[in-house]
Amino acid sequence: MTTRTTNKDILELIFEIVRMIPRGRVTSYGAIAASIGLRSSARFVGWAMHQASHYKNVPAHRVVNSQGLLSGKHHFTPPEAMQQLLEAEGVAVSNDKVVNFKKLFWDPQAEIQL
DNA sequence: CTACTGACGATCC
DNA sequence: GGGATCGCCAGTA
Repeated sequence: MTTRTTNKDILELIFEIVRMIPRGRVTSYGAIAASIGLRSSARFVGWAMHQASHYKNVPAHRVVNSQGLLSGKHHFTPPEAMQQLLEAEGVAVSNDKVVNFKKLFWDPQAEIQL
């Protein structure tokens, strides 16, 4: 491993944050990345979410991109599951996009403050 | 070690 | 507003 295994800590931290997302709320990859100090490495969060599928109790469906688009829905099974889950929590989704995403946006930095 | 890819983001045009 | 490019970090070939 050329990684020195710091990634695992960050990965768990990301999962912890995702689990903290309240029902009926959503957040973005970049917001999570920023909250863990990576700031501009939203891709890393996307990669982490991919690993999240391998984990349990990680509501990745509450994580969308900065546009509020369900960018990861294609990775769900079935892809429509993401929208179904969001709507079931009270998050309106239209055209694969979160309605009022700006209002429903949950900022990890403001809520965590460990 | 280099190159490409990926659930992204911001910037440039 | 939309397409294209770079940057970001880690993983895989």
